[in-house]
Amino acid sequence: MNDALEALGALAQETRLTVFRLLVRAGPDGLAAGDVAARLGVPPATLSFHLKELEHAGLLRARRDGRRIFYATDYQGMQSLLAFLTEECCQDHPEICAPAASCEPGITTTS
Amino acid sequence: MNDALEALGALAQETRLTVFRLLVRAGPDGLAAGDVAARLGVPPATLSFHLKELEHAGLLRARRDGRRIFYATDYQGMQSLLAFLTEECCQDHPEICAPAASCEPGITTTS
DNA sequence: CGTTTATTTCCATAATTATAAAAATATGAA
DNA sequence: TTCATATTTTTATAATTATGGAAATAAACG
Repeated sequence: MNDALEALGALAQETRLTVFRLLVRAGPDGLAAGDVAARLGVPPATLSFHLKELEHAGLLRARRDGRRIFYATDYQGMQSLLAFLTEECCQDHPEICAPAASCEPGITTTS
Repeated sequence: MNDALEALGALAQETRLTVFRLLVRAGPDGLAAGDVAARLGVPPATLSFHLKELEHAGLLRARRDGRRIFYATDYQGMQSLLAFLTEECCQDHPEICAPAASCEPGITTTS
């Protein structure tokens, strides 16, 4: 519960949600903090604050490479949150929450 | 994006997350505001504030029955949020986010 | 009408969270 | 060591959000 609250709180902020989605798209290698700051036009100090928030919430992982620090999605943390939000729903009404949470082709227009 | 931010913000609060999960478990008929207040031991004024917050975020629906007002999960709103959180993930790495978000038996110990 | 019950709005206060400038830290290179 | 780059911590201020008492609204019933 507390983990979910932290994760939801971390995502419930425009800059952080944008950062998170950017890093989800960037894939497992992530992006350097400076790159993220530049892309989003957020001051370094502000971005650092938000990155820490996401990291502390278990949604991002940091890894140093030389003098840069790369942030990448913590897919396991992301999974935990999604599972928490869906588990109670499924127990009684599988048909209600299944479509939204599933990863089938056709949800995103890829095919 | 704005819808997702509102929904995440609504869920990122202990009382509201508890209320939401209670109502998810309660099913489509939901519960009267007073019942929720009594079960959680939250003052009516405080609960009303939180119920409104969840309703505005598109996560709950209100319906009057006599002098009581029943609040129930808005499964469509819930679905939208889950879809938003998972769609970008799936595009490149289906194997990464699929398991957490799916609704297979075995995630909740029901069988 | 007045009364009871259910819920909401109003309001002031308290608590939390965001922002970004400035100083500090860490790394790599000369 | 000194310099330049990358990021973080500190700090103060600003903005947002939570809380719950009291008054207001809404509905059912006599």
